[in-house]
Amino acid sequence: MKLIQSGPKNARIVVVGEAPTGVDIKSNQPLAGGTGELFNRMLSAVGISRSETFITNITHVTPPKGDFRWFLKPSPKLQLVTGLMQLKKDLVEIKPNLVVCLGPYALQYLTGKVGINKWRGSILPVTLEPGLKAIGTFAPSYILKMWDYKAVADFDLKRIAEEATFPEIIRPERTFHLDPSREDSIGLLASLLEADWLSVDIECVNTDSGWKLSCVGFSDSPQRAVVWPCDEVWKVQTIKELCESPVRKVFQNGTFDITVLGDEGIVVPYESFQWDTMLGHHALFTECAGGSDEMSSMGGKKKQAALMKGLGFQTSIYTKEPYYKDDGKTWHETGDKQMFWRYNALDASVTHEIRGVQEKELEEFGTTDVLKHEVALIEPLHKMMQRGVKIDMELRESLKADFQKQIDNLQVFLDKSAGQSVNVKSPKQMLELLYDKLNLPQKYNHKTHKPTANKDAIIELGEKHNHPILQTILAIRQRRDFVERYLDVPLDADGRMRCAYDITGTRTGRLSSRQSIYGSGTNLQNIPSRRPEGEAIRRMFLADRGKVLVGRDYKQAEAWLVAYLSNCEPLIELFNNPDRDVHTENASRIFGIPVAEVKPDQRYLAKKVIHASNYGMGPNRLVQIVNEDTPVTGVRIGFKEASQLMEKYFMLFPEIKETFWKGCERELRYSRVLTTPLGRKRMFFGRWDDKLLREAYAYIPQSTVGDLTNKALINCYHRIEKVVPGAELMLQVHDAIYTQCKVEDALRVSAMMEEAMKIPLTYNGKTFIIPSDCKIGYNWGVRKDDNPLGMVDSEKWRPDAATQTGQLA
DNA sequence: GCAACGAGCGCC
DNA sequence: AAAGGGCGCTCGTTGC
Repeated sequence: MKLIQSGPKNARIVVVGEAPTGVDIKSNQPLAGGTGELFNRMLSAVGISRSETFITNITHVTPPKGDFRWFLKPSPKLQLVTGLMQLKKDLVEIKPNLVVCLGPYALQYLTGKVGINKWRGSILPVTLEPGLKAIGTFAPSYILKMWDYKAVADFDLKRIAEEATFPEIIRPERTFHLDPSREDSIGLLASLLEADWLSVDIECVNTDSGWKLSCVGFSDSPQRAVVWPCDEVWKVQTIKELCESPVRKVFQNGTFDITVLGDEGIVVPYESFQWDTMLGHHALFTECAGGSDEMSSMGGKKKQAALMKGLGFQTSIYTKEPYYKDDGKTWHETGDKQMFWRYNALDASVTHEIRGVQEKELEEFGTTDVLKHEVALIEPLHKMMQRGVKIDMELRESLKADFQKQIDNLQVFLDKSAGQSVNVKSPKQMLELLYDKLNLPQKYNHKTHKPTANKDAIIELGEKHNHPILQTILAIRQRRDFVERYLDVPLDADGRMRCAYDITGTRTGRLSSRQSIYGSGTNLQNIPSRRPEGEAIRRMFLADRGKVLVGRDYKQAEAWLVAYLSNCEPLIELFNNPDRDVHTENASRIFGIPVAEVKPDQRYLAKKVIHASNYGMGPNRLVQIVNEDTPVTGVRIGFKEASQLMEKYFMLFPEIKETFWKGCERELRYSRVLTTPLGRKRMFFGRWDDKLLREAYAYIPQSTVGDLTNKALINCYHRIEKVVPGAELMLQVHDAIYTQCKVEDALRVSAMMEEAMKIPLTYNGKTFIIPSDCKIGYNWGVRKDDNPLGMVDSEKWRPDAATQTGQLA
């Protein structure tokens, strides 16, 4: 058999891939072609040259279709066995300091570990030839397909370069005190109270009556941890004493921990909660926002991102502790409590270790203040999450009944028109109905290029074919969504709706929101409001008795940012002149008419054009966005008009492309990092393409507004909630903050919020403050004839409105 | 019967 | 040629 391998037999590093490709065979070189080039570049980036490594594969034949599984099914093939024997022989001969396993099969056959995502980066003993050590990472061919995996493989390569200098496996040494005796606990408690940093990690189980604490681990150095189970009163007391002490603490996703501890009567002082490794990780790698978190049992429905956020992933890049996260699950099967406590202790000491590494890395990357900002958010957000919002149960029920009745009627009509019963939420049935049965011209999703029956498609179809079924489909879908996603949401026992805000939930620094950790409530950042049909849903969110909701949002915040990021004098001047309306002025310029002659439709269009243009949208998308709302606005445009308007806009304000976009691109090309005016940094790992650029254009304004709102939220908390009796933060919706306060304090609180939100931003040497608008009401809906207690502009609001309607009685 | 995924859609 | 970005939730579908 011909061997496809290369490199000196005295190499320190042996690289093992899975099987040669056709290109490898042809060139008689392992890791040839594009994957090889990529790998060479990654190696040289960490100071290793390919020629000093010995490169080989598990097997030396190419499997059909390049699918390695061919060697395994139905039973291991001879080619695999001989390949492994050859590999063992090569390893004996070379005796390298380190074996690098590229891809899951290389890892599995060399170390016995299954799961490249779990075990990559771990320093492992080689089982194929005992006495050697190995590190696994993603195969370069995989990275070529999934480019964001490169960033993670680069971490592993750094470790590979380091570990290749010596042959020993050096593990972190840690001493654990698991369930110490009462006598030993006295000394341990005393010394833990002296810690410079104390890491805390809880283990708990989800029961019908909420989260139940199982044990808590503490660590005062990476080398030591103590675990007390919660099975005796004195142990819980010890845990309580440590948690409630002023010693500064570090958690891993601690908002969850302090909530569960709080439910057990253990109150962690906020001022002692000074570090969170999940937040530290997020301040270093915002990309982790899309990744999974193995701590949480809910959510995680998204596609697995390469850069994960959980402790398992953090451990793999910040420490040399090998993967251990499966221990936390297997103890359940074995009932081995020692194993469970050891797992808890390891979590605690690893958390401590990670904090130390993060401190240096944050300093180096320049985002120490970003972490401080994120830590400062914990307290106000925790308060909001505990508080929740009161729900009008009667209104909720009647809304549900109303929508259900509408759904039923519309469904009867639809079934009759279609000649069969159809489910509007079944993509399959809808494609059949629209494109097969009704034979309408097929519409395609612009992103996936697949046939679609989504809203845009149906609206487009409706423009040419006036089939009554089309509108009905949309109406049913919308109302089913209202019921399923907003009205059927389980509430907490006290009739309140709570959510869980996630500080690490986005790549931009905006918050994300989802159902609470108890499984009740839902995302409170997407409650309907834009459409008249859905606005009523907001009416069920109430201020508490005797109070009003005071909501303040930044006006055109992202557009302000774009004006300054572009250093566009005419736009800046427009925004800063209170006598001029940006959209009217822009409409006047875009349509080439005097300001006084601008009609509402034109102003509206100008507004949409600005929004679309700022972020690299195309005219087609603008058409969709405008025509989607035609039933409400009466405004409709075509492709040609949209193109002309956008062209005009860019001609009027060339700085958007020339300064803002080009500047982004330059910075990105130079360092792959963009920094916002508020100091948040995002490294862009993706492949260099248009999508990357569009993400980049959106990043700075979106991130700045998110951080600005959160800074304002922190201000509101310290200057209002902690000062004005009865005033409380209620909601955060990206560029808006809602508080509630006593009716008589409403205008005062509104003014205080305005001040709290006046946070100066500086860019290009120009300092500016984005203004905000205020609305006040007894419920979250809009004040209308049929909703007199809804929110209204603060200028129009009078405190006596409620007494007239009896809300305060 | 459950898990994972995609489509679709709500918000900013 | 055409193209915003950022989220989370529900259902239907599919695959194990």
